[in-house]
Amino acid sequence: MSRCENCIVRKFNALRAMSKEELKKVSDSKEVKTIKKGEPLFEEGEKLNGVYCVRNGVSKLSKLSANGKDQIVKLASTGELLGQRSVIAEEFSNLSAHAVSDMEVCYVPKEHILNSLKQNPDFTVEILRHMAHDLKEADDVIVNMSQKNVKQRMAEAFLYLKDYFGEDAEGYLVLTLSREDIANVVGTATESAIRIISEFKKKGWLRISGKRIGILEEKALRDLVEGF
Amino acid sequence: MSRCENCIVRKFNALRAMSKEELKKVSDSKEVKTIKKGEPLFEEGEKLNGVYCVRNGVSKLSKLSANGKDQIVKLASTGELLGQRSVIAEEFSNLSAHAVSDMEVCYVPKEHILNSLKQNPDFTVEILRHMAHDLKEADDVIVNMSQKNVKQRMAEAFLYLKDYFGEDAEGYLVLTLSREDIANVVGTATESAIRIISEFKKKGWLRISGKRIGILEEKALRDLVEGF
DNA sequence: CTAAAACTATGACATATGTCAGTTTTCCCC
DNA sequence: GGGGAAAACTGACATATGTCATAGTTTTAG
Repeated sequence: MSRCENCIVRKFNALRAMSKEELKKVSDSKEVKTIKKGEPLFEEGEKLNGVYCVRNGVSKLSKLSANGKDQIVKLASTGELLGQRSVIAEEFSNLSAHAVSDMEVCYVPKEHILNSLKQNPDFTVEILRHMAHDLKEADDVIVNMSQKNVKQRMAEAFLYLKDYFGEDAEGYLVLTLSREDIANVVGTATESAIRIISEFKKKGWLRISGKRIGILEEKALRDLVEGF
Repeated sequence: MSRCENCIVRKFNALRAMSKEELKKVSDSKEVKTIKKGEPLFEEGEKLNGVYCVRNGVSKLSKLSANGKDQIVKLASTGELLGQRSVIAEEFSNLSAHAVSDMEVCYVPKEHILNSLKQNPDFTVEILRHMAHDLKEADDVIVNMSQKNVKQRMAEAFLYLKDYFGEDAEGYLVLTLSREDIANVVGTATESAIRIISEFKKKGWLRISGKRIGILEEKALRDLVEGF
C-alpha cells in the first residue's frame, strides 16, 4: 500500500517535520478512508481519536446554530490536517467536517501526534506555524463578516474559490458548491446568495452552467470587494 | 525590580513552562512599560520584535477596515501574551493593540521566545495549547457574527464582560468601554449599540451610570442570546 | 472654572437582507 | 427515459440595521 514516507501530500503539512521512524509508525497504523460527497468525517461535539490528512477532495468545516443554519468556517483540501486542534487541546471537536466532493483521507491515531509533540520539537513548531496561520485567517474572516456587506463577501468567496481550487479547462471553478454551501460560507440566506449570483451573471461578471460557475470579470469582483 | 521568576502573571500563560534559566534571561532583558488608556502597544502591519505580557489593564486587539471602522477581535487582560502569533509566524502583525484601560506590560524580546521554542518542547506545547484555544474562540466569534443578530450579540457582549472582567462593589461592570468600543466588539454601528443599550435599560435588564453599565437581569440576557 | 472637545443619545429615513410562498429546473435512481 | 426529490430561482413583503442630522451630556484641558 501507499506509504507516508513517499506521500507528497505530507509535504504540505506538519507531518513533513516527522522523522523516518515516526513516519514509519504512522504509516503502519494509519487507515485510508474513502468518503463520499456529503458524508461526514466527524461531527461537532465528537471526541476525536485521531487526525485526518486529506489526500484528495475538499471538506467543509462548519458549525450548526440553534436556528438550524450552518456556518462554514473553512474549506480544507489536499494536504490539510483536520482535527489537529481538538486532538492537541484534548477537547471535543468544535466543528463538523463534511466532504463537499468525494474524498480520500488518511486517518492517523492521535497517539502518534501526541508522541511527536512530546518528542519532536520541529514537528511541534511546524504544527504551531500552521495554527498561527489558521488563526490569522480566522481573524480576517471575523473582520470581513462584520465590515463587508453580503455582495462584497460573495465576490470575495468566488475569488477565493478561484485562488485556492482553480479553474478547469473551460474556465469554470473546479470546486462546485451548492448555492446553500456558498451561502453558508458567506454567512447569508440561500435566497440572497442566489439573487446575488443572478445579479453578477446579469452584469457579465460570472457565467453559469448548471452548478458550475465561471468568473468572467475578476477585476470587477475585486473592485467590489475593495469598495469601489 | 520585579523578577519574572516570582511573577504570578506568568502562571496564566505559556511562560510558566520556561525553565529557571530561561526565565532568568527573560527577566534580565525584559522591559516594563506603562501604557496609558488609549495608547497603542503596536499597530497593524508593524513588525514585532517581541511579545507583550500583560501585568495589568486591558488591551483591545482590532483591525481597521477600508471604511474606517475598527473591528475588535479580542480583549486581552492580565496574563495574556500579545504578539505571539506574529512573532512565531515571523510575519507583520495582522492586528493593532491599544490599551482600553491604563496598562502595565512586560516587553520580552522575541529571541527568548524563539529560543525556547527551539529548545523547550514543553514551552512550545504550552504556546500551542493557548493558540488552539484562541483559534476555537475565533471560530465561535465567526459563527456568532453570522448567526446572531445585533441584539443577541450585544447581550452576549455584556455577559462576556461580566464573566471575564467581573463587577465592582456596586455591581457595575469593572471594564468600562466606550459605546464605540462596544459597537466595535459587537460589529455594529455606534448608534445601534447605543439604542440597544437604551432598550435594555428601559426593559430593566441593565442600569447605567455615565459610562458604567450594570447587569440587572442576567437571565433575560441569556435567554435573548439563546433565542427565546 | 470655563470653554471646547469628545462622547452619548434620539429621531427620521433609506436600504440591505431575511423570510415565506410558489414555480421552475436539474439531477438521479429505478 | 420517466417520475420524483432536491436544488435553484423569483417575487412580495417585513424588518433589522446603517446613515445622517442634531441635540444634550460628560469629560478634558488650559
